[in-house]
Amino acid sequence: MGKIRDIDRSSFEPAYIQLVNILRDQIASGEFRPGQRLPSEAQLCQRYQVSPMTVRRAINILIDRGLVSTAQGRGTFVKPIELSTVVFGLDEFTGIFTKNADTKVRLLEVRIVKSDEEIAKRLAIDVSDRAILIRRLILKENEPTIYHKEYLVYDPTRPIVEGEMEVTALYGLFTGTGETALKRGELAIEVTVLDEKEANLLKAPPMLPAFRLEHIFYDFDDRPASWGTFLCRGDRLRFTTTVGLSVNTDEKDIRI
Amino acid sequence: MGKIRDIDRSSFEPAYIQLVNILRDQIASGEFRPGQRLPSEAQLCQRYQVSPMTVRRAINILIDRGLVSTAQGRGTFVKPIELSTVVFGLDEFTGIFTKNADTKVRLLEVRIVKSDEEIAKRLAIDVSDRAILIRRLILKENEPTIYHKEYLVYDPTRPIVEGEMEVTALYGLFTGTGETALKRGELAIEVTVLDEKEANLLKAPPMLPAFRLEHIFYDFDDRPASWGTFLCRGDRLRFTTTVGLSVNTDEKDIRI
DNA sequence: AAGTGGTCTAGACCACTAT
DNA sequence: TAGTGGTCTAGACCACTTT
Repeated sequence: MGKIRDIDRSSFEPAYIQLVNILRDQIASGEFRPGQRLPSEAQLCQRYQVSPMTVRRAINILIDRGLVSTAQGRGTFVKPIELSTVVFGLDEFTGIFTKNADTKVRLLEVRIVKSDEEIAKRLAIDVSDRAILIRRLILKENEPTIYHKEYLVYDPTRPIVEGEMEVTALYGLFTGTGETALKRGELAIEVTVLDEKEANLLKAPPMLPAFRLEHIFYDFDDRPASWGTFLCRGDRLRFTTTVGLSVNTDEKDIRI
Repeated sequence: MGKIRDIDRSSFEPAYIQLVNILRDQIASGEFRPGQRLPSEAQLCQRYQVSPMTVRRAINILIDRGLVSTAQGRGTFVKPIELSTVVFGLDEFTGIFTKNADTKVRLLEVRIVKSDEEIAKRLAIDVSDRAILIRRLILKENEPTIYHKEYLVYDPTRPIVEGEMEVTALYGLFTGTGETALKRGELAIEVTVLDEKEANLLKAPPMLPAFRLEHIFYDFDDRPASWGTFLCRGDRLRFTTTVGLSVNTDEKDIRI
């Protein structure tokens, strides 16, 4: 059935990548079924005329991708698909910012506020300490799609304030080109329905279901720097992913 | 500031893991800031008395984790955090099945139905071909939490039917121990609100926002075998994740 | 004892970038 | 030209599992 492939030493593709793709194809074609053992690493060295380190590297990549698992002294085994390994990216969400240039960020409000109890708690400051409130509307093809509300710690000595004030500051976060003052973030996704005010801003019917993406970002001193939420119309967003051997990779093979 | 660590050759932890943790800590502490260059691989070999392959392996892990990026001929650089790299696991969702043993699956209905247009389309069969409808209610601590509705291709020659009919068949999918006849799956997450019937089943108020997790699973011949949706009360589910250097890993270090 | 995965070495050679 | 990352070798030694 599947024609036997060798590793092409003249290819621009590294040997370990070629080996990953060969093994992946053998799993995808059903030649190696879930639960079955792969040839031992020594056998793969022999068969494909590569060194143990090269085989090992290929196997490690297959482990990373959840296709196989190894057991010392026993062998390498094909894994059945498993829902608990599934991950969803924010591609569909961040794509709104980056894909087309047809995305506009409209600054609705920038204001200094006295923090209430919740703001103080999230930003680890004292109640009635000052914070900066920023409200933005993100438009996709001139249609309001995401409403963003964010509180920033007000501290002139901390550089993040300057950067975040700009309307385009969001862009860096999404593309990884901008903000370097943030060390880490915590994110959560919930479902909600739009209240009247939110629906108004998003030109949507009230009670429309929506995604709520909450975020807290911390600086390198582990102090909260920003707390806020993105509110995204549920009818304009849908997160998708695959588990197991996605059919797309059959053509393109994996990238380095 | 940060005390200088060496690699402990007597440790049970491999050298490359120790090196990953050392570099990770240096990034987390701000010793290496986003945009800055790390010491060259040759320097790291010298400094930590390990071979180039070991350094390379550590760097590759840091790349995987999104902490650094490399540029041939230029060096290795600390990456700023980036929202487009964020991934959400289904841990909070699958945890309902696996965490406690206090989860029950109640089979509401198993019935053979003639497929309508939508079912036929999803399962790649002809309209009015037979399909198996399974409806389940998943209870967490005796509270109905998830409603699952699934259509299976009806084909006695295909083994999946047998396996899926069992009430506990879901368990394997979540833990990766069970079904070996499935090659891949496509998943999507949407928001919705419960209609009256769904609310009734979940003992929830109608119009409650909810997550809708749709799935199609394919067999090794790339034919759809199952199409269905999980409906999960929005007030009982919240997906969380982190970006950048999560504070938890500081204590535990990374696993192998 | 034999076979398996897991780590590690001390180099080699290549491609690319900066100077 | 010198420095950087990237791949690869041909072994070695170890820990573990199976027979």
